[in-house]
Amino acid sequence: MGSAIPSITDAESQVMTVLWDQAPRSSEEIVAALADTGWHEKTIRTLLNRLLGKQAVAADRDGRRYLYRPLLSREQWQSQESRSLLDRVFGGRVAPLLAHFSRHEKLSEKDIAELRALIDAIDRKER
Amino acid sequence: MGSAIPSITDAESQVMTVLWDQAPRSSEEIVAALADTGWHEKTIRTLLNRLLGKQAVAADRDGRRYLYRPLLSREQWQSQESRSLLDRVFGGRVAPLLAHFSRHEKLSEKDIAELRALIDAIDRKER
DNA sequence: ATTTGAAGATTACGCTCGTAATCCTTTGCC
DNA sequence: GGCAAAGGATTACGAGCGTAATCTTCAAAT
Repeated sequence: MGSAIPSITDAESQVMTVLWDQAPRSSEEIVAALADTGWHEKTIRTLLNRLLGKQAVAADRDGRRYLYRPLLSREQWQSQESRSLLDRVFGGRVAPLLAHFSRHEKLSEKDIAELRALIDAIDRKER
Repeated sequence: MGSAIPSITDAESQVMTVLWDQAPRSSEEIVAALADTGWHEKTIRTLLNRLLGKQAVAADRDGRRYLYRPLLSREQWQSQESRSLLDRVFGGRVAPLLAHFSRHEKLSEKDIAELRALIDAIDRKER
């Protein structure tokens, strides 16, 4: 039985983002990096502990403190969240999702060019 | 002050789906349509009441019972959820989302053709 | 008129989440 | 060697959620 992919909450994901940007980091550094959230230091420590419990991060002792690093990767997390949206909201199919964006999101020309390039790349890769 | 867009939970969205497929419907019909969930009838009634409280559905009296119909549209809900994913997980940009799918989801040729058609359509509309 | 039964309304209950406060421990300082 | 401070661990607490059970009401049947 391996480790199931931990599902993390919104607040937790903001802590993960700090570690995805750079790791390992001490809690003090993490707190500093999250100054703009207005969260209390205690709050952030709680979130770190919950992430430890979920095995989304690991803590390595460094003298009297810990250095934290992510176990769950940003890619894994993006996958989970994307798949969840796809399944819950769009019946598991990608095209309706993009169709939705095409109707309701403003896509820049750059976006469109990027999408087209992506599709070409996918197409080439697939065959 | 208009009505803010109600945010509904996962379980609630399954009830909404029944009404999006067809409305208006009595609670009895809704319960029947959700038989595959294994939910107790009481559970479904609770969800209906919560949706009423959130003004995501309306109930019109019909004799001794109510007929329910959606106030929140499926499109509105899909918009909310998509935007939420985009902002929370992909920094608000569409291309990284599709890039993600290109790497991690298996897209069929049909998918790809569909996407290409969509992009062409978007492109034509945009300019 | 009394009972019963269906539909809806109210209340419940344990869990997770956001948001901390409090408690404990280890270590440097005087 | 005793004490304060930093860091971590434990506990808290209300709101929302999944999941119902209980209570109320009104109409239909007897």
